[in-house]
Amino acid sequence: MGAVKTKRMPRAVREQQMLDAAVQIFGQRGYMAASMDDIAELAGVSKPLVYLYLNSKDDLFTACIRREATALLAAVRLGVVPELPADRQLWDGLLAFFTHTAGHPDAWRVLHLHARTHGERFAAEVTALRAEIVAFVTGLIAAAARDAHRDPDLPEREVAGLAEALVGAAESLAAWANATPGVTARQTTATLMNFAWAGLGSLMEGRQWTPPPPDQP
Amino acid sequence: MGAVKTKRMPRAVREQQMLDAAVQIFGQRGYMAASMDDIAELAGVSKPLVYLYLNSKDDLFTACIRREATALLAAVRLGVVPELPADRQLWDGLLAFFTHTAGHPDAWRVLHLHARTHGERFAAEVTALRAEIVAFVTGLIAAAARDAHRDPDLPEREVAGLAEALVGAAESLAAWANATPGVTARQTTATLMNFAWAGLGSLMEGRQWTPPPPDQP
Amino acid sequence: MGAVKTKRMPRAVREQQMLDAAVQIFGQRGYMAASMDDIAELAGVSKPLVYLYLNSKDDLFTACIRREATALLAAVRLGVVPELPADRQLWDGLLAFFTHTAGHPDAWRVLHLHARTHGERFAAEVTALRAEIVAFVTGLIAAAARDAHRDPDLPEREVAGLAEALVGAAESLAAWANATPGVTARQTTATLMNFAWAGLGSLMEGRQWTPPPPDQP
Amino acid sequence: MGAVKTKRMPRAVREQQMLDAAVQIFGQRGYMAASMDDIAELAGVSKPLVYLYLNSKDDLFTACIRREATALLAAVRLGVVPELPADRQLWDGLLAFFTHTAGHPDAWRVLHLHARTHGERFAAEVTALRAEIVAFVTGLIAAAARDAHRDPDLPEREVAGLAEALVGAAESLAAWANATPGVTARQTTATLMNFAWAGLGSLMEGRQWTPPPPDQP
DNA sequence: CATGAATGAGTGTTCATTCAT
DNA sequence: GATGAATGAACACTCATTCAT
Repeated sequence: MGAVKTKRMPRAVREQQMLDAAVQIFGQRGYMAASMDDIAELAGVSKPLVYLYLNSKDDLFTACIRREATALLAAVRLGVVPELPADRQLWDGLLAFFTHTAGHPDAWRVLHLHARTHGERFAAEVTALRAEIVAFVTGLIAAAARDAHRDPDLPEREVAGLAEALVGAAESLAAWANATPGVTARQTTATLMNFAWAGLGSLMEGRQWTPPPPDQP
Repeated sequence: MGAVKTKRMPRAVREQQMLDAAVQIFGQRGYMAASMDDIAELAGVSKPLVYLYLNSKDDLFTACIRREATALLAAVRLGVVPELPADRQLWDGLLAFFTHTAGHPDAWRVLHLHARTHGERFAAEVTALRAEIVAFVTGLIAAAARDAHRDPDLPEREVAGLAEALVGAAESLAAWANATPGVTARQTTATLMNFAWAGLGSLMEGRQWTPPPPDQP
Repeated sequence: MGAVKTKRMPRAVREQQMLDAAVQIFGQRGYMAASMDDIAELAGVSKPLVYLYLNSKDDLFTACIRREATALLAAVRLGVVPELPADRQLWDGLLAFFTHTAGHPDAWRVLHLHARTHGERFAAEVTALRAEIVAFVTGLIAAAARDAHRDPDLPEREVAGLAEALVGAAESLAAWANATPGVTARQTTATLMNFAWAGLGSLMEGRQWTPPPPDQP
Repeated sequence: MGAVKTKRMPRAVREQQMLDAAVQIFGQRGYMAASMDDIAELAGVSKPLVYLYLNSKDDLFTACIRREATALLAAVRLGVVPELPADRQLWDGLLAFFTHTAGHPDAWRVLHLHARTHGERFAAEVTALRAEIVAFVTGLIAAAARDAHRDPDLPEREVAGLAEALVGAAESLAAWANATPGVTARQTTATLMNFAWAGLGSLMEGRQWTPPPPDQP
């Protein structure tokens, strides 16, 4: 399945081939278990060339993360139309998200699983991506609250927690959907939308669940 | 900072020390990046002893997973009283879950992050744990639906998806809470309860979010 | 198949059990591949006891060699009656030899294969055994020559070479017979006796064979 | 004493250097006692290069056996002229054999001692070599019998036993000659030829030897 | 531009050997 | 007398990385 061995390609193209191979191997085996030999072979180039272009395993992994994070973010942004209502924006964003992760499972494994597992340097790259998505969702929740003329001072911390939970659920569902054959991105999106929106909506009509008091020893 | 070097301990005790060290190192570095040398050193024993008692890195990792999965499940079961109403059971279960993961962050990383990343053999161990939790949550959702005299035939597939989303959200929140200083287990539980319960509750009063039709090209 | 675990046996008996186990393991696996753990387990004792009685792997191996060399030599001596004619003595000696090696294949492997393969110290033990056997055979050949009133001054060096060849053939045949099912000691003895005594040349009417001159460059 | 450290040699050359070193170390120490570190050092290369070219200790040993078996067989074949009479062929073959084993004592130890001691996989390689030599000798014995117009139906089994004994004697003598200083290949050949062709019985006027009846208990 | 040749440093694993009880 | 507990030292093998060409 490796790239056809063609000679004399421009550097930019060769680099993309290497990144393609690297994402595939990293995604399937993880950072440590992936070997530069295998990546070079899959990319159809010699190992020294990989080092010439990408410097080190570390840098190669970073480049993978950056490329895939950028691509995922772009896909989500492209799917959303800011003029539409908040709920529609959320739907479109989630659909774009699940569609992209379903189309690039190795990339998603790199971002979701492996990048967070090997040192702060890599985790930080992903954290940035995640922060942007959480911010986007946070904005939508706040907007929705405003639209509903409800509780305009919903505490920030609470909103952050809700956004976090929503994004977390989305991430988990993406992995689950990739591992479960026969689940479409639309289905996954619908499940999460129902779960999230109905929940948030009822929140804004004032019904709320009251925790029991802590145990008194 | 490893265990104080005490000599001549009975096997059972030494084994627990080794597992403690292994969970810590595996949790922080991942399976591949963890070295048996480091684990042995942290446990305060020589490497051959680790092999004598735990056989191999593979078996050691499996033993970690099993011990921590069992402990987590026990903690959740201990926190729940089956006679109480479904919502209270869910609260108690989540609180026990977040309390345990907050108290054993490395163990949680092993189960949530690393065990799923290195071969089916390990993943299967965690899948069993997860399946039990999802089943528990699924039961609660169904029970709640019954209690509300609502929609007693809520489609199974839908319930499974919801449970999956809820558990996914919980897992993600556990990792997030561990990485975010100053968040208590109670707060995390409250956030997720609000998110989940209000959402599910409004579902059961029939309000539902309707997806837009697919794009027509 | 290990010895039954009986407690409190006199030292001499325990030692023999250990040597039995050691000969079996050494014979089947060779010196280096044999592990003290396996020997101790097969002997039904704890490892420290093996060290207490036999000191080291080296010494244990030496003890095996000595015991088996002594036993083999004793068997051959017991089979021979010095008053009988030389050819009958040779027959009886060979028969005793092949009978013993067939009955103790592991011991024979230790002596023939493994002892010569691991350092001069061990090889020397076997060389002593072999020297005794070669001397015995040399004596028989000389005696036979005398009995036949033939060539009484057959050069010593020549006799030594012949004895060496005969013993070498016997050693090889012992290994071959052990590895070939259905061959009895009597058959092996007969083959070698015919070969040695009659010779191939007798097939050709007793003509002696004369070597060609060396190549003249 | 190792090869002079020359850098950047073509692969084929390096491989031969490694095999040279491996034969030497394996021959002197045996398979298990030989360490890849020592072989690499003697070959004047780093250990990873040995693995890159020869894959594993197992494969390295196999490669040694194959190379040396092929070389020994080639030497014997080169020494024999099929048009000459059978006895002359045997002489030439034995001389070539002893000359080669004397010139490559480590190789002979690998083939004769170590290859037969470590697992069927290795033993099989040598068995093939041996089978070819035994077949060659068997053919010569049969041819000699035919030439002499004698006993043309000498039973096959008997011929096989004789050939086995002859080859066994040759193998043992090769080891003995290598361990005994001052013995030339010609002398060894002459001894064995006399032994085999004339036989000890010719000393005694061609009398055939008759085995005594088994003991009656 | 591209690569065959080469390695330092580390991995998991095993084994002969010894105490303390 | 006998053993469970423990280890120093080594081994086969791998990998990220770099020159010389």
